Amino acid sequence: MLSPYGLDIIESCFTCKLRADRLFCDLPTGALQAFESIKYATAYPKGAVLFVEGQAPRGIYVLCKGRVKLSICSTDGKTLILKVAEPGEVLGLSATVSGKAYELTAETLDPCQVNFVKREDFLRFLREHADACFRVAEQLSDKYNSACHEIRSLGLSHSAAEKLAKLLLEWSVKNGESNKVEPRLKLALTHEEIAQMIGTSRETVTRLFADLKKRQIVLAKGSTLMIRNKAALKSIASAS
Amino acid sequence: MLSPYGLDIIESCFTCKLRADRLFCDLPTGALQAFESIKYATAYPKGAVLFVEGQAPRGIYVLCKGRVKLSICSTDGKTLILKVAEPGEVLGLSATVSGKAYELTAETLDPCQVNFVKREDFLRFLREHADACFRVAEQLSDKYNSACHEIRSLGLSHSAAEKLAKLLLEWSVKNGESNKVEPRLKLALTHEEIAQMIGTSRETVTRLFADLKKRQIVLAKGSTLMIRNKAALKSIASAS
DNA sequence: CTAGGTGCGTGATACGGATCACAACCTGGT
DNA sequence: ACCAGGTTGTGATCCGTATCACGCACCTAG
Repeated sequence: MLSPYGLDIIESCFTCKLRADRLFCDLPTGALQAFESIKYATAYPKGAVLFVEGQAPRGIYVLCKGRVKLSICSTDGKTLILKVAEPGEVLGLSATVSGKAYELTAETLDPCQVNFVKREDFLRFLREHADACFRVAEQLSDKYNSACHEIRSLGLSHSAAEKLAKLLLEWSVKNGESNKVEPRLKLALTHEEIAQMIGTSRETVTRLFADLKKRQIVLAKGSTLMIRNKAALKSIASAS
Repeated sequence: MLSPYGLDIIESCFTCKLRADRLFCDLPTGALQAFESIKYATAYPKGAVLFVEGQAPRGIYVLCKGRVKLSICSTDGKTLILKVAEPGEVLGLSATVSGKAYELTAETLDPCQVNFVKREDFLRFLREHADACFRVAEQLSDKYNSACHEIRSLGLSHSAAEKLAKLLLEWSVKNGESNKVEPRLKLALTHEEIAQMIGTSRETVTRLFADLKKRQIVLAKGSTLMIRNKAALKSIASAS
């Protein structure tokens, strides 16, 4: 089989092993069959741009493999990373449903496999498959939820330290290490990108990490970070 | 007819004159009939709290009359106002769909009429009425969209002045005065509340207004504000 | 007509973090 | 082995704005 960018393409959703844990993908057979017939399985290299904020919506991108960076950016080039999407997420969904422009920019961080569906096809699909439509509502609720989290973090934090601590704790949860005494996590992003996630400058992130290390709260080994004092980190995260 | 809090209750959605311009309310007859049978028409005084962030979702609140303040607040009491909902909006929708806690707090700013629907009833209704389900997806897309705007404003602005200018311009658009040379708008909120909308302090808002007045960019007459120099305001709003 | 509440105006001060400017890295390519 | 380009570490400086602390105008209730 052709395998561009070193990816094993998942040709059919029916044989996809990951389908069961994915909110949108786990559709009843009828709907899935219809979905199969309108989707285009595509692959992108690292650094590819799926869509840019402001563009008219072409359709949805269901992420099957790889990570995608979702960001918004201001006229003067400042960037804010909203989140890094994981497989199973549907990108460009709200724009496709509402018909308004994409509200953010999606850029691959790894080689990615993506199922693309054209807007008209997708809307028709939704009208014909009520169960899929409900899944879409669930997905959108999820997105709204995480947007609210982002707003809370951006708007209600007093310091950059607080936001960084929150981010590290979130990551440790996502890694399934949160219940361990000393959770570890891989730092897959640069300081610059972390800065863009919490809306601060690169230098500040570097300084904050230096401070956390000095205070023995975290410990870095290459690109893995060990949280040595979870309690202290939590107290920074919810500082008054 | 009983009319609590000085409201004229709209008893039936069928006779509601405003239905046509409302994204969610304008349902086909069948769905609307079903909706009528599960909704409770209720009224609230000014200052009432419909739901609080963190609560398990009881159901949705369709706002028929009055304004509702949507906010999130931190443990130490700091508040961020996300938006002021207008009639036609469905509140608590994403939490009700996803089953997660309400992500924000809804408090009436005026006496309000609200149609409440219990979660189980609403979910059943969605399953049985695909067209309504699609409307829900549209509503959620809208909410997501405005959340993204909020994130952009909070995360990518460099100064409080920029955020205030953006807010004033938005308000002038919503008032339908945006194309006039000197748009007017009613300041229905206190400086404190405006501060909470743009994530700054009350004093800063006061100072910013003073500055705008001194520079002849706006002019206040009681609680109405005239924008005398729209261009200048726009340049502040998109300052580098 | 007062008293107390609520929103507004304004000064002085302090601090966090942006920004600029380099130096010290590390990593992959030739 | 070496150089280039991206990443990280650190100091000095400066600006925006939070915060505290007032006084003042207005409104409503007693």
